[in-house]
Amino acid sequence: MPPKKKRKRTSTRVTLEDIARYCDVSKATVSRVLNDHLNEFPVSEEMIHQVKSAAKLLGYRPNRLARAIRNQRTHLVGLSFIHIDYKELTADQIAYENQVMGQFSNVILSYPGFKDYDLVIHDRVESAGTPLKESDFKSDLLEGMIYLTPSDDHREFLEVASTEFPIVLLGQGEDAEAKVPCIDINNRKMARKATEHLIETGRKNIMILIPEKLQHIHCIQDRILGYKDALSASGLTQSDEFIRTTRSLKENVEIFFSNLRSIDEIDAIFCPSDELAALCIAPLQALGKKIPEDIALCGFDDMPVAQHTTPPLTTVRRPVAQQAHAAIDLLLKILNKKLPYEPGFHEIETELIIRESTKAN
Amino acid sequence: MPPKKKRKRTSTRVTLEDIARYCDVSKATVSRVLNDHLNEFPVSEEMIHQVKSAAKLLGYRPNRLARAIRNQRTHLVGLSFIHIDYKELTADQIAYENQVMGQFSNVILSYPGFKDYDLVIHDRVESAGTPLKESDFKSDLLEGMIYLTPSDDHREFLEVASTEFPIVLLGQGEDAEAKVPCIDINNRKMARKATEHLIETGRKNIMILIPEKLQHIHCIQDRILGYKDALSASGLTQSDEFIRTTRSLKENVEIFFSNLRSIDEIDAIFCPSDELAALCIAPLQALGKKIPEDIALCGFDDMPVAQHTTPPLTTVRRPVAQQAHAAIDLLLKILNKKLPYEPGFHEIETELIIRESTKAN
DNA sequence: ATATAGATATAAAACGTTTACAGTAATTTT
DNA sequence: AAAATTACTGTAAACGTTTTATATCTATAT
Repeated sequence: MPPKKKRKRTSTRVTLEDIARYCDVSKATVSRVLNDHLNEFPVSEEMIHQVKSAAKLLGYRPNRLARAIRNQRTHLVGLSFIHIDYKELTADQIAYENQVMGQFSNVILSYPGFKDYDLVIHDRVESAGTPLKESDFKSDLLEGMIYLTPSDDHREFLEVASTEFPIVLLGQGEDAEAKVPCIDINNRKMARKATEHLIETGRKNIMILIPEKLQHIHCIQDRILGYKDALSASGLTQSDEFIRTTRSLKENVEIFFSNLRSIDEIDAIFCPSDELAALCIAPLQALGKKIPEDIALCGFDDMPVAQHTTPPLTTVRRPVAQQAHAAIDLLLKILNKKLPYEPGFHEIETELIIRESTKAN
Repeated sequence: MPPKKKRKRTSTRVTLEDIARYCDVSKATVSRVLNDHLNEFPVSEEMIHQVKSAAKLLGYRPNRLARAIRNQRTHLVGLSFIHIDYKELTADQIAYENQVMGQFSNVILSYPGFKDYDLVIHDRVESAGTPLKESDFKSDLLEGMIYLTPSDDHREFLEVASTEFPIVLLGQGEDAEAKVPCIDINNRKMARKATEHLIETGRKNIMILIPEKLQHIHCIQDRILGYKDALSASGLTQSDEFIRTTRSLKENVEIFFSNLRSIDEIDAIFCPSDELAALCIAPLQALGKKIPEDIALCGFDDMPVAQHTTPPLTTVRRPVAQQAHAAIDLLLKILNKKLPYEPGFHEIETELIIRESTKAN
C-alpha cells in the first residue's frame, strides 16, 4: 500500500504558497499577479493590492530554479574558452593566462540586452583528441553558449552540442563545413597583410614563431596560412626552418633564441600572438639584435601589452569588443527567436596597426 | 471542479521515467542505480546492468535543475566584481577593464576541488549609495559567492546577503566590523613599505596619485593610509596638494600632468595601481622628466604591465593566484561544512618588488 | 427564459529529480 | 514453526514554480 501520510515541508523559504495561504487565494492567482499576466487573466484590483503587499511583507523572492524547470528557460548563458596544460603551469601562470576571456566577459556583462541573463564561464582543458565530455553540455543548465577559439578537434563535439542548444563560435575562421554560426576577423587575410608589410619594409627572411600551446587552434592555423600566402605572392623562398614553435614562457623563449642557429639570417619575425612577441624582445636584445633595425617584430591581436613594449609592437587589431558584442547580440537574438539558428560566417573588419617595431631602416 | 484529465508530456528529453518504463521498474530504482546509492538500497546485479545500459542506450543525461531544486544545492558559485561608469566608457575600454576578475576566474576554474561546480560571474555596476539590488542575491541560484573589492557602501548589502549564503570577501582589508570572512594582503602595511622605499632612495616630495574610479574602494583607502603612515613616521610634511586623483585613461592622465603646477616640486609618485602608473610614464617623459632620475614611480599590484614598461615598475606584488586559491578553498570548505561560516581576516604575505623605476640617483 | 460573453478564481498537472515511508519475498535465526 | 532479518523494489511526496482545463458569477443580448 502507498504511504498516505502527508510529509511536512522542510524548507523555510517564503514561497508562492505562503502568500496564497496568507491572502486566502490560490497559488495560480498569486503567480498571475506577480508576473503581471493580468491581461489574459484579469484579477480584481483589491486582490492585486492584497497579494502584492503580502509578497513584500513576507519578503518573497521567486526561485529561479523552479521557474527555470517549469519554463524550460534558465536565463543562463555559457562562455567557453580554451585552457591547456594546467598541470605544467604554476598558479601564477594560470592567473595570467587567457586574458581574452576576461575581456569577452566584460563586454558581455555590460551588454544592455544581457541584463536578464547570467553568465557561466567554463574552461575547456583540452588536448588533441579529447573526447566529448558530458559535462560540456552543462546538463540543461545553459540556454546557449559562446565558444571561443576552437581547434579542429572540436568539430565533432560542436556538431553534437549544437543540436542541444545554440552555439556561437569565435575564432573558427571562415570554415565552409562549420555547422554553427561564427563571428571573426579574417585571420588569413590579415596575417598576409602583416607579412606583406614586413616585406614592403625591406625584410626578406621572415620567420613565423608560433606559440606552442595555440598551434592547433583554428585561427592560428589561418594566420600561418596568411603568412605563407604573402611569401608565395612575393616569390620569397619558404623554408620550414623559418616556421618555428615555442612556448609562451619567458624561459622557453630565451632558450629558443639562444639555440636558434639561423638567428643571423633572419631580419623579421612574425609572431601571431602579441604575448609571445612581447616575450621575444628581451632575448633578442640580449643577443645584440636591435629592434627594428636588425630584426623587425610583428605581433597579432593588439593586446594592451603591444603599446607598452619598447619598441611598441606593430600588430593586427582584433576588435575584441566588437566581436564580443556581435556574438552576444546574435546569441540573444537566437534565444529569443528573433533570428534563426543557422551556420554562417560573420566577418568583422579590422586593420594593421603599424608601430615602431617594424620601422624601415 | 478540478480537471481530472491526465495531461500529456510536452517535453521530448529523456528522463528517469523513460528509463524506468523501458526497464519496467520504478523511477526510484533507476535513480538509485544511477547515483550509486546501492549500499543503502541494494539492487540486483541484473537490474543494475539493465538500467545502466538503458541509460546509455537512450542517451540519458540528468537534469541539473531538477536535481538542484530537489537537493537544494545548485553547485553554482558566484564571482562578483566591481564595474563602474559603463556609460562613460567605449566598448573597447570596457573590454580592457578589470583584468583582475579574469585572473581570479582562471584560478578558481583550475582549482581541483571546483570541478563539480560552475562559476557564475556578475559585475556590480556601482556608485556611491547604490541600494541593494534583489538580483544581487541571484534568487537561490548560487550556493555562495566570492566578492571582490567592496567599497564602504556595501557594508549593508553584505550583511544582509551574507545571511542568505556564504560570502568570502577579497579586498576588504582588515576590518574589525566586517561580518564576513575576508582574505587579503595587508594593503596599508605594504603601501607604507612602498612609500618608505621611496623615502630611503632619497625622495622627499612624494605624490600619491589615485585612480578616480577606485577611490572609494576599501583597499585603495588602505593604501592611502599606508602612504600617510610612512610620511608621518619619517617626519615629512604632508600636503593635500600631493594627494591627487585622476582617471585611468590616457587622455585624462595627459591633461592631469600638463595642468599640474607642482610638477617641478615632486620627486616621486606613488600610484596605488600599476595600470595608472603605466599610463603616467609617457606624459611625464613628454614633460622632460626622466624616470627614475627626476621622478621615481611606484605602482601597486604587480600586474603584467609592470614588467613591460620602460623603465619597469617598482610595485607591490599582489599574489592573485594565492589569494584566489585561498578564497575558493575557504568557500568550498564552508559549503561542504568542513569549516564554519564565520567572519575573520586571513592575511596573505607579500613583498615589495623593486625595479628600475625607483632606482636611487 | 435562455444563450453568450466577460470577469474572476481555482485545482491540479507538469517540469525531472530524490527520498521518506512501505512493502514483499526469501533467508536466517531462535 | 514462528520470528526476525535481509535483499530487493515500489509509491508518492516534496522541491517551487507556471499553466491548462474548468468553474462560478454577473451582466448583456437574443
